[in-house]
Amino acid sequence: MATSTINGGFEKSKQNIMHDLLFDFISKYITLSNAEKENLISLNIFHSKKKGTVLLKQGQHSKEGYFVLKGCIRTYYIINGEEKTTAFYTEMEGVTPNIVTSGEASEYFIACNEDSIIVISNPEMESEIFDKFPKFETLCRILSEELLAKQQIDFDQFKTSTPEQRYLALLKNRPDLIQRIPQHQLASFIGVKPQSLSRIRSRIIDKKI
Amino acid sequence: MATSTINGGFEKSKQNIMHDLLFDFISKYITLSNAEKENLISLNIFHSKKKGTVLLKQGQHSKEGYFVLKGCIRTYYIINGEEKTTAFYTEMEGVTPNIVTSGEASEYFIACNEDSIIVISNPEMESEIFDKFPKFETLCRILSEELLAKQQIDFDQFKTSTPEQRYLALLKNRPDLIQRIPQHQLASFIGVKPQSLSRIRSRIIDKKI
DNA sequence: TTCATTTCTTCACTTAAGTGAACGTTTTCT
DNA sequence: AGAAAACGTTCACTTAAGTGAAGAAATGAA
Repeated sequence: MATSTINGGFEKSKQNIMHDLLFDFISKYITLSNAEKENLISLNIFHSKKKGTVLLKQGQHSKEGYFVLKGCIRTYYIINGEEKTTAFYTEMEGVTPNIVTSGEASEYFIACNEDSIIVISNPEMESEIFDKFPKFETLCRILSEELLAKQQIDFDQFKTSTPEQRYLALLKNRPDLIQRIPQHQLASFIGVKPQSLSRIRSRIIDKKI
Repeated sequence: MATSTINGGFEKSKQNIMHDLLFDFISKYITLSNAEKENLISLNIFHSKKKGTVLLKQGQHSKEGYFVLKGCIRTYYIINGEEKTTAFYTEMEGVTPNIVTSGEASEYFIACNEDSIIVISNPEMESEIFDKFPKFETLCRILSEELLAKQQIDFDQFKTSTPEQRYLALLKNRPDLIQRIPQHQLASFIGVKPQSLSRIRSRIIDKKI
């Protein structure tokens, strides 16, 4: 595979699929000309990463933003040697760590939970794009407003519910996560130990029968 | 008090103090000319509200934003007849409910926890100001970025700590809240019943001795 | 394929939070 | 000032989560 080393490890046809995925997503917010699309592609922002790859380490200052085209990434803290998972990002979701605005070192890790294809951006690219195509700034503003609203709702929902309710909500709203995420990570995400999630699951099954 | 009925219930001298509070706050981000200040004041955005006043009700569609100059407001849900407090906003903090962007009815209540002086804005005012003084849009963008970052950190901290740790963190980071907020609201805020907060407090005292 | 590691579940026991009630204190309202 | 409501703490009891350990199942690497 000659091209595999050139662009993060995936071939031309797969790249095209990824381009379309990204452009379909963007088209929900703004309209791009072919020239603009070409320009985006020319920035080489598409990266293929193996499961387990750590994108950002605690204490690191990297100012990258991550947007998942395919696969799943996860943010987690390590507190007293224990992993605490705080978020999962799957297809068409992304994170821009606070570091970018605050300049502080990252408090958490970001790693690939599956083999993933990710758009990785950095502030230089962004200002380059913003200069050439101001409509990208609009896109970013809208996305960040959406994110803030979603974040608010998630936080309130977390605060106002029990671990069992959180698991049931996940089952209802994000059944894909139940399938693709290891139980112990889901447990941490819901705010309990793996043993407790096991009990929650068996409680739920008991109630259903 | 002749003026008290004209502008939400406080007199000229107090108004001036409030204006200065707001302008001092804004000056941390952008510089305002006297003309701009006059223009802001002329919008009559300063409101004095009594403790207990409900600013936003669950199910309501009001698109107002609230910024606290003095006092304290609080957001809460009522779930199964029970209040669940999710946030407090004190001096120089504010909320813009999601409704503004989403158009959905509010899921929660906002009420004054103390006699408060609040800047209440609405989208019409904002676009008026944005048109006249574009730098206000910069102010809003910066504030919303700051808010998003703060929100993220708060959420992660909540998820990765126990009720007792949350109370200790509050004691360290927001001792003012411990003093001015009723225990049962603090309990709800850290995710436990009032009885449990009572126990947490006595546990902490026991450890200190 | 086989061996090792990780993951998930179960169990017994401990610790902390939920529940319902009682009681004294503070706040609020008239 | 006095009555009523709201508040904070304590108690006994219940329920759920944490802990440490053990074992089965699934996963991954050599």
